[in-house]
Amino acid sequence: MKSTFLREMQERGYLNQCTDLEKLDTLLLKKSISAYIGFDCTANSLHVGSLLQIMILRLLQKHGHRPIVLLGGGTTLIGDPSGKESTRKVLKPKDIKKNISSIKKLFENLLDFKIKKTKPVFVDNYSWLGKLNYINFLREIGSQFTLNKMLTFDSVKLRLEREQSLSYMEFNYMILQAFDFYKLFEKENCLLQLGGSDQWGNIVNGVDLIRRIIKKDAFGLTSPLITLASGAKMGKTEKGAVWLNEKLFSAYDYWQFWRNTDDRDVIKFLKFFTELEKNEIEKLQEKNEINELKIILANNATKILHGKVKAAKAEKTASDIFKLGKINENLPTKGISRKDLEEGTKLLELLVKFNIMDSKSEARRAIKNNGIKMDDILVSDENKIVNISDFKNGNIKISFGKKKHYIFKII
RNA sequence: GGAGGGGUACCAAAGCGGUCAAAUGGGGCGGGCUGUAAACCCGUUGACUUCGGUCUUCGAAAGUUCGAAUCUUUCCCCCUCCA
Repeated sequence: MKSTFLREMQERGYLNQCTDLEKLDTLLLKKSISAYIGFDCTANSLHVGSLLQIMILRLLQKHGHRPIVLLGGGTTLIGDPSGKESTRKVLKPKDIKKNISSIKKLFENLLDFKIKKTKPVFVDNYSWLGKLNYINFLREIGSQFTLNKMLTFDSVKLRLEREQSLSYMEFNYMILQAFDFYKLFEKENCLLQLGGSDQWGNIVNGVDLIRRIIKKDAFGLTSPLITLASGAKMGKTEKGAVWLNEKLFSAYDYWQFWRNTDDRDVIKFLKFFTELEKNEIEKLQEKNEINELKIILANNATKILHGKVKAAKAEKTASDIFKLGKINENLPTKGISRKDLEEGTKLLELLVKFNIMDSKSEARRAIKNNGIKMDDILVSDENKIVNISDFKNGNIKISFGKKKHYIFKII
């Protein structure tokens, strides 16, 4: 492979399947292109599951190409059936709008807006899908698709085989995505669509559509599905989904997420989720200090999303807690009123009130299983009452397990 | 359209009148070991509780019974085979 972009894609393991690798390679060697990735707007933030796609967009910029971020305001109204066992809930247009603007904000720190040539473009496919005329669309676009072929796509086939209902609405999803590519090809001269391997079918449809109607070459490229050594799905932690939005998932938790990577996944993740060069990673690998590697991974990954300052702060917080056992103000802080403390409040109630536990029973169980500590002292009395005398210097650290720590402050 | 099988907790799956808040496995959570890893071991896994219990839960509703996840009726949904 001659083009720097594809070469690095390969080195990092981002490459899964391409509609025509050789031709694309030649093209990329000759000129700078625009490429797009579509993001679903079902939530108000993306999560680590989309991170690989974002890394690819960054890589695209690095090698002088222009990323187009498609926020699927139109397609999210329909719902992609790929990889879904059942119909997902349909969102209200108003919510999708909100999601789009909040996801857009995420990208502001993730992509480079300074260089004119590679300045990212944001598009919302609602702007064209929302205006479609049904009859015209069927005649121009619908005529290009045969049912015979559509029925062979995995996303459709699986649902039919399992006799799980697939609505006509969802069935149209792939046509809409193909149409998106066609539109972007026309409007933005977008020659390449990127995506996860589950998007292969949808992407190929777009490439075909462009060839049929415009008689020109467009390309599709997918990245592999990320598999964890443990076999679990990536992105689940004790705190739930790993969101990229800091309000939903703090920089410290994000850092911890990477720090807790399975040994067997560390090298892969360094390639996937940091921008360290290949030889740097190899050098690090030789040193064979797995825990150091995890810290490097955490620092670099956090830096990309939350910036240098927050990454360093997260590292410091972690080392304070785990190495020194010290309180650090970067831990989640809960404010408790002086009045409540003067009266004395049950620990059980505090744990539930501040969302550390879901129910009192769960909190009771945690205490019974030696899971709750106050300032590192094990709580053994499940009816413990917390009052002012427990607070030293106006605060107290309450820990659940070894990794979840909260600072309670008197307010 | 015909015949049969089934819906049980986060998932899979047992239970088929009381001893069932429901076996077992997976997952989750906590503890131990360790390296904030993996593996392994232990505990725990509906809610509330003054720790005596109380309340809600086995597809939905109605019923039989002192007593129902278990029996009856109706309804809804899924699966397999035949046409």
